[in-house]
Amino acid sequence: MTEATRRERLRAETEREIRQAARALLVERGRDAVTLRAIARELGITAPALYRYYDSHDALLRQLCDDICADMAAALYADLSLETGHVGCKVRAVCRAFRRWALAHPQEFALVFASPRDPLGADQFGSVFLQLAGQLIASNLVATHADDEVPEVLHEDLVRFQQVLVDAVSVHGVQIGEDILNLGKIYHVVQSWVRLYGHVALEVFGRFPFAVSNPEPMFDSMLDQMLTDIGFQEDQVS
Amino acid sequence: MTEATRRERLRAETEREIRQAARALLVERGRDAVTLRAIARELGITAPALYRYYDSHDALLRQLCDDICADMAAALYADLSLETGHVGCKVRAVCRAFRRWALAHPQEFALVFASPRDPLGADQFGSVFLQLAGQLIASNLVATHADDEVPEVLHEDLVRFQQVLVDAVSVHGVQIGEDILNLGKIYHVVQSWVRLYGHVALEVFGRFPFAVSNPEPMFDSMLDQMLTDIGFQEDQVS
DNA sequence: GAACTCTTGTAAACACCGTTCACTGAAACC
DNA sequence: GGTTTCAGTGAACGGTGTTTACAAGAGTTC
Repeated sequence: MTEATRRERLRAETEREIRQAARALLVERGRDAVTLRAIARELGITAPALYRYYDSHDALLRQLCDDICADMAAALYADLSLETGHVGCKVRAVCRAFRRWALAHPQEFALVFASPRDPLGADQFGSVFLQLAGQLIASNLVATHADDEVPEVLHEDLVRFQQVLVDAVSVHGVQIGEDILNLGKIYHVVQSWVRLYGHVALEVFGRFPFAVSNPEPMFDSMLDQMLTDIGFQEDQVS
Repeated sequence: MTEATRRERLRAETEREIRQAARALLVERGRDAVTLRAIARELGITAPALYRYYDSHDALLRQLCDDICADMAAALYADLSLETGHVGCKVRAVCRAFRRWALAHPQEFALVFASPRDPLGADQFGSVFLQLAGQLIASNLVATHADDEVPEVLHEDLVRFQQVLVDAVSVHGVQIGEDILNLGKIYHVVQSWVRLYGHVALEVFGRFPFAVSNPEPMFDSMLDQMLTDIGFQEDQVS
């Protein structure tokens, strides 16, 4: 089956172990503990050997980010597949899953979502949200928002995002027309991402303006409001 | 006037220089460049000398955070004092100032607002928002939100925040009754903080789901929505 | 099977880091 | 004037990323 030579297999295995060790260090002792020497120590090799696999410490951290995104996407998809209701229920499920994941993996969340990074970011991870947003928009459950609700200066950017959404959805075999996917809806999806990210980041970083004893109801309440704003009725989301 | 001895004056001056050097390193070369040795090099002294001023590298970073918060609060107050309109205008001004500050100081923003920190955070900085939120709530311009709009599980936390707000405002000599400061209003203030922080952090960290060519109109648009949600009329905020 | 190359690892070294410790010299105090 | 206080030094320890020269095994070629 796999035509990998012995050398290729060993190399792949070592690389897997490197990622695994890096991840464990990040989770257990924070970003600053993800050290080439610490990783090497874990594998029973020396630090310079890692340069056969990664160009630099920074490149290894970038790889770590990608791994985290992929794992999170997998976790969200898993939670999503458990939800068999209509689209509103799925949105709710994936938003809750995102919060749950972030709280369970604060170090990973900080590394991926709160570092003044290069250009991009979303990568693997974004597809979950994009696909869901696409489904959401394609669904008839979404109320129509007028295009002139959104300032005209935003149109150009939203049209670009529109294209991103269409592409993301079409990858999964669903076709949607541009008439359904109007700018008002897209604008509300972006606003929902702002609120979702805002709440989760504030909670993970402990930056609410006061001590919240139990943030979950506050999150759920925000989710209700979000879904209502997007256009779901109350009885479709609970 | 100042009864400081020569030694005390020198010490205070050195401490000022340490903070200044640490800040410059953070701004110009990022968090990881704020090292004891780099700071000492800048001052023309040796690294161990810094231990006469701070217990550890970590303590110095904490001090740096406090300085940043204080500076940001000063910047926000400065922008706020330029705005002579009613409370709605002031809220808008300070929110815009917050975004402007964050974009101009990404490293500082990341350090203060996006690190999995100890318990608290707000400190000096929070008082700007708290005072403004207090004024906002005390103002008659704010529409009334019914208490039963917010889930009952949140009441306990919101009541605590209510007290924080009352205290923050009373420090500035303004007294407000609990009847004006009802839970519905407080809930919307918290939600506004979520959206404000969410947008700014996403912009600073480049985590919008697509490339936004000009995020400012999107921010202003969100601000409009925020102020409307809180209860301002359109003509009171523009 | 011998000679060869390619790959994966090592050891040593360099410059940097936080931190500790014994010390010096000058300022402050009595 | 003698003593104490204290900012600063230099050396050292163990840690870091990274480069370099080198060894030794795996895969390939004849």
